[in-house]
Parts: sequence; structure tokens; C-alpha cells
Amino acid sequence: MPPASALLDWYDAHRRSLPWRAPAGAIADPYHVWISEVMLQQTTVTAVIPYYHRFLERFPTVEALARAPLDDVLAVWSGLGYYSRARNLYRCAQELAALGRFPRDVDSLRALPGIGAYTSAAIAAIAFGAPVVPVDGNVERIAARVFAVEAPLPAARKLIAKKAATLNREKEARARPSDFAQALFDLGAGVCTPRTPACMTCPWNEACAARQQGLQGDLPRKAPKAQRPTRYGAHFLLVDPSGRFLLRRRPEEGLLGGTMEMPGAPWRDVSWSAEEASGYRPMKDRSSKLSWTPAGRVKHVFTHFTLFVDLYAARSLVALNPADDDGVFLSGEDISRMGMSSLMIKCLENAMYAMTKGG
DNA sequence: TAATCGTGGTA
DNA sequence: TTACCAAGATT
Repeated sequence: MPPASALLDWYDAHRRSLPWRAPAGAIADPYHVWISEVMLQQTTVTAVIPYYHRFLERFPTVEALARAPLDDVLAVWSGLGYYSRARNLYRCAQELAALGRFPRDVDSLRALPGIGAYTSAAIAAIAFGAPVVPVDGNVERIAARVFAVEAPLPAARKLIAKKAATLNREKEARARPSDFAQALFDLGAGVCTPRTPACMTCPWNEACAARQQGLQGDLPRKAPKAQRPTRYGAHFLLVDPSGRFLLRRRPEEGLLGGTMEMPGAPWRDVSWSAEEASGYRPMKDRSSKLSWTPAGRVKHVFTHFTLFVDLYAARSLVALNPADDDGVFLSGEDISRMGMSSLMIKCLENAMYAMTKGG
């Protein structure tokens, strides 16, 4: 078993200073821990930091978050991805506000929206000093190496988690649950890295079974991933005389849920011809005089598929009244107050550029 | 159990 | 350029 004291000594000397972390020896604010942990799900520290600052400035407390409109939350979240996190964060804020305080134990936290096995343990350990080991990707990797688990992920996940839970058996670890958890994060982020781990500077190198067997760079093993399919869409940028854009809201559930998009054709596995796509032009029976022109193609990579979007643009010389299913005309200022995905921002920018250049 | 769900950085 | 990766949750 690797010595907890060695890890904690290393942490005391090398801990990262991060916006959501309390100073050494202080207790972190559970609200700050919660927001940061949700933002950090499948997201790098570098990407999160500016979002975290803006979020805390706009929503300083649970109460402020709970009484804000959901659109405000999605607006601040725009570009961070996995938008169900923002919706669950909002739902969770309502429940917390009703409760009047933060639950302090893992099981109560685990029952809240958007808080799963990892996040409940992380909040309990970091904000409330519960003697638990939150198992994220870092801890999973560290445990797989320290105990030389050669079975591949994701099948070995439960086994690795079980072994990771034994890392804090010593009293030194259980005396400092918050520091112990964050020490594991920092070790995984800076020393026990996925590729070419820096074993020479690792406080656990002598106890590491993978290193003893020369396997440290090969663990954790991972099952091969299926290749990413390609899908195709077509979207339409319509600009009115005052420079506003026609946008509609995507369904609350599913991909990019609740964010705004340009109207268009559904995404499918074969490309849309211009003729086919024209059937999905907005304002079809409300304005026959619109002149649609091709406005480029955008490539966007999601986790589970690659998307190519054909763009078309038109500028109306007269004010238009869109039908409900066409969407609404919004100014840039309006858009900044609502959620918009990186994909749609990219599409909007490209179509605008193509239209400006073309006419 | 296996899919679904974003994005930007890096080797 | 492709492939992989990041403090996972939900269904």
C-alpha cells in the first residue's frame, strides 16, 4: 500500500492554486466546490477557469442561481459543452434552495440532479471532510498503476474503484480527506499523467506495482473504441433589415438541449443536396422573395460523431414575421443572454462571413 | 451494459 | 491530420 503521508507531504509542497480551492488549512465553500466539480466533469482545468469566474460573478450564491432564469445559466455555460450539466445544475439549485442548506453526506448529495458517484464523493470529501476517495479519471489511473490492474477499461472500472477506495486506509489520509482527494488529483494531473508519467518525482514510485513491472506507461489499458460515424446537416442564416438573425430553440432534452440554433434540416448519415435542403428553408410560405445562396460548410467533431453542416444565407430587405416553428429574430445582444453552442456560433460566423464577402 | 452527451488542446 | 484526452452523469 502506498504511504498516505508521502502523498500529503508532496501535496503540501506542490499543491496547485486553483480559483475554487480554499487556502491551505482552510475549508472550501461547498457552493464553490459543487460548481467547480460539475464544470470539471470531462472538462480540463484550463477550459473551466474562465467559466468558473464568470459563473461565480453572475451567480454568487445558491439562492442567486436558483432565482435566475434558466436562459441566463445556459448563456454563461455557452461553449463549455455537455449542456445537461447546466440544466441539472439549475434543477439542483432549486432543490438546494428549498432545502435551505447543503447536504453533508455522500448519499444525500448523490440523490441531487447532476451529482453522481464521483461528484458526491468529491463534495463530501473536499467541502465536508468525509473520509472517502472520489474516483475520477486521475484516481482511476493512479489506482490502476499502483495496484497494476491489467484488465482493460471500462470493464475493470468497478475493480479499480474498489482498490482506489483502499488508498485512504491509513489514519494520516483519513485525518485530511479534502487534501488527500485533491492530492490525488494533482498527482494525476502533473505526475502520474496518461502518457509518459514522471515517476522520478512521484511520492508513490517505490510502492507502485506498475512501475516495478515496467508497465506504468501502459496502464490503465483501454478497450479499443468504435470509430466515429459522420453525419450531415444543412442550416439557414436569415438576416432581417435591422441585422437580427432568425434562430430557434432546440428541444430541452438531447444534444445541445435548450441552446439556440439556425433553422435547418435534420442531421442524417448522407449529405444533403442543395435541392433537398431547400425543403427546409425557413419562412417558406411567408416570403417567396428570399434569395438563398450557399454560404460554406462547417465541420464539427462531437464525442460520438463528426458533423458536416452545409450553410445557406439570405438577407431580407423587409421586416418579416416568422411562424412559431421558424423561430424568432434576435440581435447579437439578445443572443448573448441565451445559450448557444460552439457549433452554432461557428456556423453563424461562417455564414455571415460568406454572405458579407459574397454581397 | 452500452449509448448518449461538447469542446478545445495536444502529441 | 488523426487520435486521444479531460475532477462523469444519465438513461
